Amino acid sequence: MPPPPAARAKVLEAFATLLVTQGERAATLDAVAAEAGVSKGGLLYHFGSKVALAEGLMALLRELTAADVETMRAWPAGPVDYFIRTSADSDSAFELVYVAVSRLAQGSYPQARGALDDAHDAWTGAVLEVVGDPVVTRAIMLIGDGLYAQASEHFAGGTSAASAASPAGGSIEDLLALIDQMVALRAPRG
Amino acid sequence: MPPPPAARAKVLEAFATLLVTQGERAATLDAVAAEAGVSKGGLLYHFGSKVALAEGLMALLRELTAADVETMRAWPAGPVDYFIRTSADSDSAFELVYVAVSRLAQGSYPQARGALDDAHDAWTGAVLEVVGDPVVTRAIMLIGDGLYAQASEHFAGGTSAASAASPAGGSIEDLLALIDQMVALRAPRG
DNA sequence: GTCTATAATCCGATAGAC
DNA sequence: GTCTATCGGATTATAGAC
Repeated sequence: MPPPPAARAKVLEAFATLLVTQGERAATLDAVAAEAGVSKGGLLYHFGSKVALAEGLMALLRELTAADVETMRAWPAGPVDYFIRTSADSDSAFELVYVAVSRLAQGSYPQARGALDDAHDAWTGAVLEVVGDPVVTRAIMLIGDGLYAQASEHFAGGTSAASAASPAGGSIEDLLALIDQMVALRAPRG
Repeated sequence: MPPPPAARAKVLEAFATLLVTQGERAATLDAVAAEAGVSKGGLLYHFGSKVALAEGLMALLRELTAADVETMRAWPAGPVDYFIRTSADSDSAFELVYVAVSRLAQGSYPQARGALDDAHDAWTGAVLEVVGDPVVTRAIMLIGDGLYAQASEHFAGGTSAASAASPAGGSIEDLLALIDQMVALRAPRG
C-alpha cells in the first residue's frame, strides 16, 4: 500500500492529545484542526465526519495494541514487568492513544469499549500465563489500571506541574518487588 | 439553616448521573434540566451558570467525602476492607459523585482535581495507619483505583448490560484475602 | 421560584475555489 | 488535497411574565 498521508496521522495525534489534556468537550473539529496545523476543511477531507475521526482513533488503538502485546510477550523481564512499567509511563504514544480512546468510551462512543477490552484481555492473558493464580493476576491488572488512571490525570491539566510524586511512598521498582513477593506467595514453586 | 430546596439536590444528582453515564459532552444544561424534571430557567435560578453548577458538584463531593472518611475510620473490619469494598461498589451515591467529579477534572475544570486529591489523600492516610508499610499502602490504593475505574466503566453505556464479571477470576473476598497476605508479608508482627 | 421566549455564540458539516 | 465561506442546529445565558 502507498504511504498514508502524513496529515492523517497528525490529525489523529492532535485529536488524541486534545481528548487527553482537555477532555471530550474541548476536542472539537476546529480545535483538532488548529492543533494539527490544518484547516477544518482539510481535516474533513481525511475524516468525513466526527464519528469517522473517532473510529479512526479506535482503529489506531487496535493497531498499536497488536504491536504492544507482541513486545510484552517478548519482554526480557517478563510481561508483568512490562505491563507495570508501561502503565506508569505517561510519555509513550501508546499510552496517549489508549487514554484518549478511554475518554471516547466514557462519552458518546460505547464501541470504544470493545477496543479497550480487547487490549485489556490480551494483557491479562499474558500475565495469567506466567503468574498462574487468577486472583494474583487480577490484583496485578488492577494495580496497572490504577497506574493508568494516575498517569492520565497527570496528562491532563495542561500545565503538567509534575504533581506530587506519589501520596503513599515507593518507586516502580518497590512496587515490582512487592508484586514478585505476591506472586511467590501463591505459586511457591515459581 | 432552612432546609435547602429539593430542586437543588435533584439538579446536582441529574448532573452527576449524566456526566457518569453519558460523559461531559452530553451533560448540557438542557439535558440536566430534563433529567431533573425542571426547566432550564428553573435550573439557572439555583445555579447561575454552568461553572456554578460544576462548583456545586465539587462542593457536594467535599461534604460527602468528610462523611465517607469518618465511616471508613469507624468501619469494624478496618479501613482497607471498607476502601476495597466501596471502590468496587457502583451503586452508592458517593461513588456516583466521585466519578462525576473525576469526569469534570478530565475536562474543563482542573479545580476538580483538588477535591479528588483530598479524598484520595484522606483514604491513603487511614490505610497507611493500619498497614504501616508505604509500598503495600500504595499497592492497596492502586487496586482500589483500578476497581473505581472498572466500576465507572460499568456505569457508562446506559444499557448496563452487566458486562462480563471479571476477566481474571476472583471475587472481592478473594482480593481482600490476598491483600491480607500482602500486609502480613511486610508487617510480620501484625 | 419556576416558567417561556429569545439573544449570542459555538459546533458539525457542505459547497465550491484553488 | 487543502483551503475559505457559509448554513442549520445546538448550547449557554439573559429578560421578563407568572
